[in-house]
Amino acid sequence: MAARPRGGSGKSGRGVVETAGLAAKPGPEPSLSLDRIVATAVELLDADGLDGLKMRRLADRLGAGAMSLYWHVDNKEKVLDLALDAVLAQRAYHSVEDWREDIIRMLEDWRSCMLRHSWSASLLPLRALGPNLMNRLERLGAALSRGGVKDAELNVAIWSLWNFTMGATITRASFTRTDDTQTSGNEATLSDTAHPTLYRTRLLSDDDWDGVFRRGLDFLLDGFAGQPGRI
Amino acid sequence: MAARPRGGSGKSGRGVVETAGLAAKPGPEPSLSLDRIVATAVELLDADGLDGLKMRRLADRLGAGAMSLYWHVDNKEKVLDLALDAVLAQRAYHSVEDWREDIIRMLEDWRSCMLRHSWSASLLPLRALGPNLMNRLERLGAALSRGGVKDAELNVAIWSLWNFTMGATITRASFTRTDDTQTSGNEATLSDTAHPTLYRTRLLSDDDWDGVFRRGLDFLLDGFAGQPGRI
DNA sequence: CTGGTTTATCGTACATCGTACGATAAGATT
DNA sequence: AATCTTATCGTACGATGTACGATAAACCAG
Repeated sequence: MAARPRGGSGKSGRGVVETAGLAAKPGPEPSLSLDRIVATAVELLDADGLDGLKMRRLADRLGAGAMSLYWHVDNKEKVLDLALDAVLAQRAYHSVEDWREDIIRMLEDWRSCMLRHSWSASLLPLRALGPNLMNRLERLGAALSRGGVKDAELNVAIWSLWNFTMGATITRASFTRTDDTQTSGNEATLSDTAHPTLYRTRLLSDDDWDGVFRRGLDFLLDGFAGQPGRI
Repeated sequence: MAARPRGGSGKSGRGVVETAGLAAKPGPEPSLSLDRIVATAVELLDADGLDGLKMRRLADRLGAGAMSLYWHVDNKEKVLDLALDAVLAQRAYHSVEDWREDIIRMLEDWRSCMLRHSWSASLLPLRALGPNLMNRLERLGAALSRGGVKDAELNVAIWSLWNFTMGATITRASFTRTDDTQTSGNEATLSDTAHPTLYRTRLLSDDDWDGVFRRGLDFLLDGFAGQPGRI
């Protein structure tokens, strides 16, 4: 029959296990669960990128048969959706009272969070927005509102920061990848004559990504602050 | 399938074809070429998105055998690289003297150019930078430099605008896609209680993407201009 | 206990896709 | 005529997502 388990991880998932006191290390897999599937999927993605996630491999790693996954998950796409949102679940920053500083920390954490799992950056533009991502957007909007941004301008501000951060993250992750795999000869070749400006500023050689992100973010926030009627 | 340019069955192989006459419309495919391959690949991608591009389908559309493509192209990845860069080849704006207005036109054209081929937005973060893309970056850098941005700040400015534009384009394209295909139930559900701010400003309902992009861009440029020592 | 339903797992099989590996046939060159 | 180069294509193989039951354990009513 069609798998209709649906529903969140209501099942205890972690505990229970029961395994009747068997071995320790290569322990008898404590049975499948959505949480375990997603966690293992993230492991595989971290290890070998997008191509590293195969349903068979995922099942193997879980000590299960390939088709067993499909009782918990509709299809591979869903696994990717869940893995992506799982990455965004971990927040590693604490709020501060200064709204501007708060936003900066928030977005820097967001970015570093995705860069820790470089596959997520290239995946995000392809998938729907998960709940964890929505929560982050809400926090961002709240901080801006707290900072005095009027509702009429709030959407523009939110999207601008989002766009900036996503672009920076994706670009950064993309470069890391091309450095590793050295994709063919399409690699950016900027010549002195064809690209004098880029060549002069050594655009592609400067690797202070964090600094560029931070300073660009400052520019954007300055732009918001510069508008009359807003802090 | 009216077109039977060649590929006749039988061992006699293509009967010379010798299309000396140059037929009119469904003319006998003028033999393969890199340009034709890339152009047709873009057609397929436009029609059915990333999943629409299959090597067999591409060859069929070209009236050729699947493996014939591989004489001109290393592999499918290369086709994607070339298709992506081909999209960026068409510029549809004319420069103006005002550098700020020039940049705005440039980036709006860039964005609309990619949105006309929505697959390109989701593809870009995965591929290396092609020559046409580098040319656009060069023009952007030159305009900024012309506007008085010092070399020391030029990289930050270029990347900031790039990041902002890429993020906006990718996000926009992503939403168009999820609207069409209605990807599962992961669709953003923002509740009054969990996301009061987003709910209040109707973040996901506002569909004035162009306006949001334009106004966000203004903020960013304001940020540049606000710095002392720069225009 | 017995029989039936639900829950969860897995083996087999199939369709699809990228592409490796020659075979083959112009055209060019010797 | 012999040989090399350019270009095309058929066949086949391996990888992959997943449809389709078969199967067993857990649970429950009688």
